[in-house]
Amino acid sequence: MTYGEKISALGPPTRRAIFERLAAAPSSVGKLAATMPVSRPAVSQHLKALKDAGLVTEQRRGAARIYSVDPKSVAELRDYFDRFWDVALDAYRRSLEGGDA
Amino acid sequence: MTYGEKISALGPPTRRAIFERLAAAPSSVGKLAATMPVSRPAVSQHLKALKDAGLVTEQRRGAARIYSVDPKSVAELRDYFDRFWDVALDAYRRSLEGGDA
DNA sequence: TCATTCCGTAAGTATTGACTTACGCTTTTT
DNA sequence: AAAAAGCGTAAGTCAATACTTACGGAATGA
Repeated sequence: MTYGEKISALGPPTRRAIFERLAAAPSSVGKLAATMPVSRPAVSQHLKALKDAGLVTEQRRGAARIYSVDPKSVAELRDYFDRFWDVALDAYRRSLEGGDA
Repeated sequence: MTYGEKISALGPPTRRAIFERLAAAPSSVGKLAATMPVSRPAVSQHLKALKDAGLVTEQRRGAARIYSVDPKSVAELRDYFDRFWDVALDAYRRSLEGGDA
């Protein structure tokens, strides 16, 4: 639920690929797994991790489960790096002014 | 060097803590390690990973090595999630309009 | 009801990787 | 030149985790 857990959850490349694909369009687990180089259970496990981190949501449609990315969670990450950029830039400027050279 | 490698590099919590600390102010390896619950070599290894990902830069000052975060790399991540947010929001709106319900 | 679709979970394996201690190199200091 | 400071790397260990196959449970269709 914290931004840290979200970033950690996006570490594994396969998981990030799943997340990026869901950002383009929601999908069922089966359709999603069919386009990926890993098994369907592996995709399920990654989806659970993404859901636990608050990055995706799930809604049942019949027997299928449709996963979608939660735009709010992406906004949270965007804002985090936004603030982070300010801090880093300040530190960078101070270092140029010979903070303690 | 890609944004993916940067996100992956920020996955491990200890590494992310190191990165956040460097964003506030550049530091030598020893000073940095003194404030962290892991050994100095561990910090060195994380710094290597951050450097390989293009997130931090290194400059020698005498026998010490000062590490700083590269503001440009943070801007890259910010921009990535910025674009990502647009995409996710579009998909979310389409899904509300009953894209294929 | 029986078969089918769709999916999560359990269990097991193998790889990754986060950490440790030990060591050696480079730079400064005396 | 010798000692000290500062740090990277090698080597080894142990836990985390990214996969696999096998199984079972819920929802649809005949």
